Amino acid sequence: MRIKIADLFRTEPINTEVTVKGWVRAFRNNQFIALSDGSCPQQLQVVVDFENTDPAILERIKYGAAIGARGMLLESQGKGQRVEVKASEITIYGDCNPEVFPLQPKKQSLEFLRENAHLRFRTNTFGALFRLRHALAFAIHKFFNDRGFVYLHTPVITASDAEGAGEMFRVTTLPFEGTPRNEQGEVDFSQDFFGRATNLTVSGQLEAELGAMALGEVYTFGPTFRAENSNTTRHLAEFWMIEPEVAFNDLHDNMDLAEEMLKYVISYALEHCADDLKILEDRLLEEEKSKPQDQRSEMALTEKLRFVTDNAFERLTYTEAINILKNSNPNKKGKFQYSVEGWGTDLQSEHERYLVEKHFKKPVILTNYPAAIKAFYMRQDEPQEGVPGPTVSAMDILFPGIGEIVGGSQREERLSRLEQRMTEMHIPHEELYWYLDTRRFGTCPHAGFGLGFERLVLFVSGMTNIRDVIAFPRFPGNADF
RNA sequence: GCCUCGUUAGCUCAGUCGGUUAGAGCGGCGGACUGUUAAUCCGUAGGUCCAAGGUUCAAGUCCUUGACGAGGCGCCA
Repeated sequence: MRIKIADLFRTEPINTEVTVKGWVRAFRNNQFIALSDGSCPQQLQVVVDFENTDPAILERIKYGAAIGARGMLLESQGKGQRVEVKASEITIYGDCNPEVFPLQPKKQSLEFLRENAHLRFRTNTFGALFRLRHALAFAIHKFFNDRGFVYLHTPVITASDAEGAGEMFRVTTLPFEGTPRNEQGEVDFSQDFFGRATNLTVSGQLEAELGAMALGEVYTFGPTFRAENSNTTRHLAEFWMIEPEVAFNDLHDNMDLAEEMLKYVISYALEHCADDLKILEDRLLEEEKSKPQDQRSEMALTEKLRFVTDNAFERLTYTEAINILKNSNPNKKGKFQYSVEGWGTDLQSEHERYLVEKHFKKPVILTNYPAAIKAFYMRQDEPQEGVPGPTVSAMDILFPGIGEIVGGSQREERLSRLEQRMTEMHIPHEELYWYLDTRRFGTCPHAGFGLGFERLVLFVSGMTNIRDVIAFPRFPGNADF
């Protein structure tokens, strides 16, 4: 019966016989195996009596090989570890030929590991990262479960293409050769699997709203697909999104919920993943050594995370943000690539970064954006003095280094206002009859948001490319593994 | 999609003004050592210089086109 290395370190008393199984991370001095089984970032030192071990076995203890070891757990004679296993028996499960195994017992670049994503789990960095990713996912479920939310599974395949959240991937079983056509020469989707054109979901929000209108508090946590030709360190074609939706919440409740959730899951990671975070913090420190002084982060990773959990997010309206940006030094000196034109246009990412990283130096929640640059379902605000045009009860949470991590709003619950907005934005009413029904039958104020899970992992892990925080990233031109 | 930079040994990279024999560290392999911690020491092998075309007496080096990668921008979570 094998014991996991994490449990062994935690519970197993000295001078007991144990069996451990894992992968060789180093074999030093023909004598010391550093063994990892993925249960924790620490490796177990297995000591081999090389003078009394079959040379044919010794020969096969190579970096990457899968082995088992049985022996006494003893206090370590060496310095680097508290305990070690003195092996009386070594079993080789899987050989690993170092001449062809792509990984090497040395620092490897993230780019190289990305091209070998099937093997990168075996590195310290990605081991830590995927344990952290798991803990964050678990913490999200725990947060919502503890507050009485219902986890709602919204469909991955959807017929609605009216959400306007981005380009969609078509789902079809129609043949490419001899595709059925109607009299107008268009593809005849009535002959397709679902009898109509379908796509992969870009958001579960509209369906989540239906659930919230009866269950009160729901959230989704599932894969989301965007066929945008986005080539950045913050975008994926397939990513995981969390979308809570709460009946009777207004914009402020919504902000409170989002801020509380972010702080909760980050605290959870700090508490439960200290060792893994240490590995990621050290990695980041090492990476930043090669950068010029002024591009290095001011805080170490865990310090930065604590700063986020310990301080209130800055909340301000879009209109206030525009005023700050207009009067900012970089804008006056023409340092922005896009100067701040005035009220009504969307903020460029350099503007968001200035607010978050230079001006406030903490997470920022921007609210009440111009209606013209936001989605149709956001609640229309009453006109306000000093605000030049119509706004909606939207909120975006901006994080340093990541940009937008949350986008949400109070929803437009008034049928006539919603219909009027849909007409203005040329969104067909018939197709979304089921959505409009929520406003016809027992409508109520409600609010929700979308959290990009990989962006959260990116922030908490200190990684810099979103393709490194999901096991098998999908992006334009790449669907490997 | 646009902009910038890059592609040289298994990995990370150097390669001067275009000049004859393309280098280093790590990794691999062989050996030594045997309480190591990225072990150490000695030795050794390893190259379609991304591809195609062009300029030139001569191209890793210059030019053109393409592929791929990284970063930035746009779209957004």
